[in-house]
Amino acid sequence: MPKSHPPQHPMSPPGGRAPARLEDRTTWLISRAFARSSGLLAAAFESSGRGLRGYHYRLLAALDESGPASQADLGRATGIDRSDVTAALSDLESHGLVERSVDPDHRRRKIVTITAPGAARLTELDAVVDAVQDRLLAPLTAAQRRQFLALLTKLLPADDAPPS
Amino acid sequence: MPKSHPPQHPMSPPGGRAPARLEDRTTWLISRAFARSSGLLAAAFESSGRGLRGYHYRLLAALDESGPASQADLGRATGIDRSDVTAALSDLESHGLVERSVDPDHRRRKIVTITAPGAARLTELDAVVDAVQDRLLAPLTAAQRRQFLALLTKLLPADDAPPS
DNA sequence: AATGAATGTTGGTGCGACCAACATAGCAAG
DNA sequence: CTTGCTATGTTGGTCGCACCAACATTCATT
Repeated sequence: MPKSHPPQHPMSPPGGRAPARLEDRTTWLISRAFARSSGLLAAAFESSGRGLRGYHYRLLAALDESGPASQADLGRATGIDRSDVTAALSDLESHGLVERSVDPDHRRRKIVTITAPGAARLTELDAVVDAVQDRLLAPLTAAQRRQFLALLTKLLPADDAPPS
Repeated sequence: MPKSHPPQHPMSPPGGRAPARLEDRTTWLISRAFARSSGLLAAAFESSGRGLRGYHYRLLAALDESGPASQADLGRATGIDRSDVTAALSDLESHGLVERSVDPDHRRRKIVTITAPGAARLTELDAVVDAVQDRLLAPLTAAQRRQFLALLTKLLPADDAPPS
């Protein structure tokens, strides 16, 4: 396998800025890390998810964590668009993993509840996600994992995204 | 804004494993961080990218960094599938930002070279990406950014995927 | 000479994210 | 009360990214 060309930098930008180095761009690294994470997750869900995908897992996890909620609240909590929440919940409901009931106070609103089979499936998916996570974070020590997690958390300040 | 229901955990999993907490799952956080990064990038490319997208930026950056390369090598360096490399390069070539020439040693292979306009466009896109990156990393201090970068780099071990 | 591997290309699939439009329900202000 | 305004759920569509299958072409190996 020819190593093609050695790194060459014929033009150093005069603006004083460092040249475009892919490896130094955090945006790029995040994309790559997500691609890896997402790829592993997709493969795991494909083989062990029994037809469920990332959206389903997120919704089940949110329901298990915070209890019954409306679809709009679910969407805000998980970062999933309303329309996608609707579609994913229909999948889950058709498999008996969640239940939708009209909110008596707001008849337009629907309260979504996770069922016992839904919680069981969530536990299964948790194992899948944990396995993927272990593979993904394998190069890091435990302390580094904590650091990484802490930094990631700081990156996501707004759960409910105040507009201005 | 009704806080809906307080966190309730009616069933503690008997396996001894902690309950599914979204906020603690690094896979989840990476996904969210990427969603944010990707969303900002997409918006920036939409408004200031002049028709180019992430794939184009990656390819231009790889070409600028390592010099002319074959499409297969480009794909391996950027993590883009061969077929997508072909399509994206066709876009770039039609705009005169790269040039494709047949490798005289391997007539099946094509050597891709970035043009002067291509390098200029890359500089423009660099500014766009930098701006996005600054917004994304705003919550972190300089030291934290370095840490974050170092950890991310460790997460991505195989650039060229040693075959076995 | 035959086999296999690599390359570029075409075409298709799936997931995630996002947007537009709509009907319905509730709320607030006139 | 009636008129907006907002929120909610639903339908339907678009886009970008990642991935796979198949094929013809070219090279390297046996």
